[in-house]
Amino acid sequence: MPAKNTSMSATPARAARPRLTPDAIAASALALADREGLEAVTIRRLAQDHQVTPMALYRHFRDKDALIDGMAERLLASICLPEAGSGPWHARMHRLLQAFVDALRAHPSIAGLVVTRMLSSDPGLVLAERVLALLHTAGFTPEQAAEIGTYALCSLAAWVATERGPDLDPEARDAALRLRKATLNALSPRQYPNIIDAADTLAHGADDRAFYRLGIALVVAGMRALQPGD
Amino acid sequence: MPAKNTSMSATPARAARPRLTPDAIAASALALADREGLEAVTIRRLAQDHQVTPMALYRHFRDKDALIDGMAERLLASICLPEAGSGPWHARMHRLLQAFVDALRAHPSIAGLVVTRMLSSDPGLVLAERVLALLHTAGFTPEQAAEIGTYALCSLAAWVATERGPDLDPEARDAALRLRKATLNALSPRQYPNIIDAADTLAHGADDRAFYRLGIALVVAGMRALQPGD
DNA sequence: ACCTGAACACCGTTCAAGT
DNA sequence: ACCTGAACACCGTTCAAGT
Repeated sequence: MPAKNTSMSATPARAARPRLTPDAIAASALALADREGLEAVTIRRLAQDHQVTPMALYRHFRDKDALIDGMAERLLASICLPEAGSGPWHARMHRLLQAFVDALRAHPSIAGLVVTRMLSSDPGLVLAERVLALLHTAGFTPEQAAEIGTYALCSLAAWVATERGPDLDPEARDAALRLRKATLNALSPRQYPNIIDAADTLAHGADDRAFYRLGIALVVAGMRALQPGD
Repeated sequence: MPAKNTSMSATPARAARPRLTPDAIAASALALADREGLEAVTIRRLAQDHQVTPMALYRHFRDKDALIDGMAERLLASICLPEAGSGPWHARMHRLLQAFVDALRAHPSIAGLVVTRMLSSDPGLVLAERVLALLHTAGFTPEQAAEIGTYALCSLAAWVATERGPDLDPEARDAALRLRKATLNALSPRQYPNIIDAADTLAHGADDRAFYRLGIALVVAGMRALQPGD
């Protein structure tokens, strides 16, 4: 039996099973969540995508929780941290938070994962350290910086998680958006005048980055307002 | 066969199966989540608690998602909204957000549910309307009010969700807290000086309400800072 | 109207082997 | 070291009945 491999050359099958590594698994899990939502991320499904038995994944992750942690870590690692730069602390803070939000927005269906995992991975710690350092130079105590900094990061992550997930085709996306608008507009104008006035915005149609400017601006403005007198 | 009921009187069994209603199911689901965490909330488990077959619950909820929505709605309904009251808008906003946080803090393991469900139930809409109304009197446009208001609510909910869930006995709770502190303190002081300085606060030991004052204060201060010149 | 019972197609995970 | 195969104890949900 001379042919011991179905691939054309003697090199081990490449495209078919390009290595099984924690990073590759987490990456495909992330891509799967982007395509079909977090609930589609399944040990068995992932194994199938890698043409491997479900149990094979357990060599690389203790359990599914560890896999989820890995996804969050990968997401945090994708943040393109800006150079320290110059300028006032709040300008640097704004750029830092902007980078954070930009990275999360690329994967809205798993953005919520980082809310409770900010301090349990290296890239998360690096980001938190930078935020705390800026708050330190602003004059906050370590305790204040800890609360304000983690609040800022958690809140922005939650804000991004608010975005609609995959929804496959853009047609269904539009339909859902219209439905949400119509539902809000159908409310009693007597009881909910302000909601109706803002229905279009509340329905979350715009997902351009201008939309997120206000969230970041709010947080940074709050920090400046609470800044101890220097 | 004269005895057609195992209960003593002719009245239908009371304590044994005190009626099966959507509200009762959602309430027990919420209690279960408080005791054992959200992942313990299961159609089958809930049915068992109500001494009923799993399928019986489907008469009252279309599917599990609807049940989860019901839990979120119940949580929002438990908010004890303050009287409109007097004083500047930001003071009233502070009281409103405080009431919101107080209600969520009673059920930290499901607080995260409201992040994406703020506008899909009546009590959520009532709260949002009040927030928008205050922002309207502050001079914000409906669009600004919508973004700022939903951001404030989502971010505070996410912040509460950061708290540890059930953990059963307080001993395990303490152990987990100590472990988190130790882990942070074991980081490189060269790389993470600010994290180490704030390790105790970051580990989330205090869950008194003073802890949440800062989050609310930050949001309200941010709103005031962004308030259009009046 | 409200609940049951059996069944289906999935889960995460264990254990004992294989190479 | 890395993967397989069969099995276990769970899931949510369907369908067809029961009363």
